[in-house]
Amino acid sequence: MRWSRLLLATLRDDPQEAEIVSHKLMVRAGLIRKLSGGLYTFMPLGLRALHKVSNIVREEMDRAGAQEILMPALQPAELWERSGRLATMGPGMFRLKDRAERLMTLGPTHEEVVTDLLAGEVSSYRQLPCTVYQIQTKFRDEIRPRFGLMRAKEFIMKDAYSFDTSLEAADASYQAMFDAYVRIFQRCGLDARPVEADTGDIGGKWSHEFMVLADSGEDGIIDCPACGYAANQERAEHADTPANDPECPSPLAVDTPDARTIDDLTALFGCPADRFIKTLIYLADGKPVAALVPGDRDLNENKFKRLLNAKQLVMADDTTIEKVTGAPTGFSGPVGLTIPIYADRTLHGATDRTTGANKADTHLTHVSLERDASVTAFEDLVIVGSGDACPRCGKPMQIKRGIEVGHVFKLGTKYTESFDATYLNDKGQSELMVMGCYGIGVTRTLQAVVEQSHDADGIIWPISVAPYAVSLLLLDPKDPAVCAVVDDLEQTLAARGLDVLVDDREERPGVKFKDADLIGSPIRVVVGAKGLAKGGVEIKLRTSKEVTLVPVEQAADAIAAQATALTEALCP
RNA sequence: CGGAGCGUAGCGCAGCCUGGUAGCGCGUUUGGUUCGGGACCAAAAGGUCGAGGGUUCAACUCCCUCCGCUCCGACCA
Repeated sequence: MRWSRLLLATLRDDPQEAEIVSHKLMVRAGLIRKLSGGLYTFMPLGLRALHKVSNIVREEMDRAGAQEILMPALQPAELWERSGRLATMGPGMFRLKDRAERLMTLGPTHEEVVTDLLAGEVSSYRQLPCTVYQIQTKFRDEIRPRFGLMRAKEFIMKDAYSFDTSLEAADASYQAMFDAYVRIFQRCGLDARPVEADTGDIGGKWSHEFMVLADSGEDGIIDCPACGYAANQERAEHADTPANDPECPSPLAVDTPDARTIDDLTALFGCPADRFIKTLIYLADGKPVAALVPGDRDLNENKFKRLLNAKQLVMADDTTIEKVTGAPTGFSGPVGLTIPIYADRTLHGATDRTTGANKADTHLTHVSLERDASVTAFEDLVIVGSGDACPRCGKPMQIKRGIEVGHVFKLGTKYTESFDATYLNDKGQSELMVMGCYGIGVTRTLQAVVEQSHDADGIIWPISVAPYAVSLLLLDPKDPAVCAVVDDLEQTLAARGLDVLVDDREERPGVKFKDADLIGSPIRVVVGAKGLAKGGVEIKLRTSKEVTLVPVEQAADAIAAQATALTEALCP
């Protein structure tokens, strides 16, 4: 391809719309253009890179035995009523009505459609296992789209769904997808790592997210350097590390007018936040329960909900709190409470703490939790942070940021029950299929590559996803001898299957060098009168400062050899 | 949805407080000088100043309403 014919304009300035480096670079390098918030057009260069990612995904899905299908993005809302997700995912879905006033949705994901499909197609155990996938545009009415392709209203996702005859067989399908994901991200040149994850609204029992470490990531990842345990902060656990507090005298009521928050109390008592116990009153499916966490910690509502096995968990309103504790909000405490009380593990053995007294404007000091209150259970309740003990090995863990590029779930029979997706086993009995689902944010993955691979000058594409493997700079477009070398090289390289972008513009060399760095082709080849006079063309890798001068007749071989080496370095 | 900010040429911005009919840089076009890391000189094209309404002799500027965008928060595969 000749740059002079490409619809490609690079920008010198960072776009005002962009916040993170990958977004800035993708706009500056002419890969994407914004239509409106969370909606982007892929320009020729960006689309080429996107196709490369899609093809890697497709190859690895096929290799793992999954079959490609394509389901409609437009779906009847009725399907979502059957699974109950019209309510739970409700506001996040785009809805519209057809002319018959039938409620439709633009699919944010396809569990419903695919389960309904397979329920009809599969009738015998002989047809199982079966994994299908698609690469398709998804729609989510994001509350706040941001970071370009990272969180968009419309995005491309690869979603796969496995159907099996048993939990064990489903585990094998899950593992096959997990392994395919490892390969996919490796081939994209991404440093992505699997972490244990929460299942969210999709439901199900177990899941892993594939995270690309990046400071701009929207998710917190808890990581244990000692043993390798890694989990999304939403789910991360911590070890039982009982407090080692000394004995203390009996509880003492203290006047604390208007001191409702931990900040108020630390100011009033002049001691650190962890000496207080926060008592949070929740309604779990309508029934009041209390959660106790150290004053400097936050409750992880996901974990609490899972522990209680509750469908719905909300913070109690002021009226309920007053009814349950006998005191206004801000003065709740465990002592004397009759509702179930769950305390975080770190409060095991906690003594001499300060808590609300369940009486207006009053707190209790010298509270020894197990002596003075009846705690139902000590469990893992807090949002885990840096320094907490690893649940596997007990060593301190770290917190990092990550971009979620893939997510694999074991769903069990959650959806097959809703859609009555059964098959006949070898004894002629009807059984529910066991499902798994597996997503990769294709557009997000592309941006994650840029986020992880760039420098001050621009993008550094791994060759596997580069729009063009080679940027061929024609420095003297008016010099017939130079042009002849470029024409020849372009053809030879194309014949060897390499994507070449020839910068044939009437620009000064400096402009071409800058743009070549910006758009980030892994191999840069410079052909100019000066270079030819010195004996050849110059080959340079985007990742290196080193320039190699190669005689014209050996150039194609040398370039192809570099391309092969770069490709092989990415192959698992 | 709550808080904050912004909307002026393709892109990045100034002008607005203190009303007088729009400017800078980049990019684009033409000519010239240049030519190995975003050149210089000269000329030129390009703007319903987000939209609607109001105040005024006069509105980019002041007031009201709406729309869009960005950031923080809540929310989220």
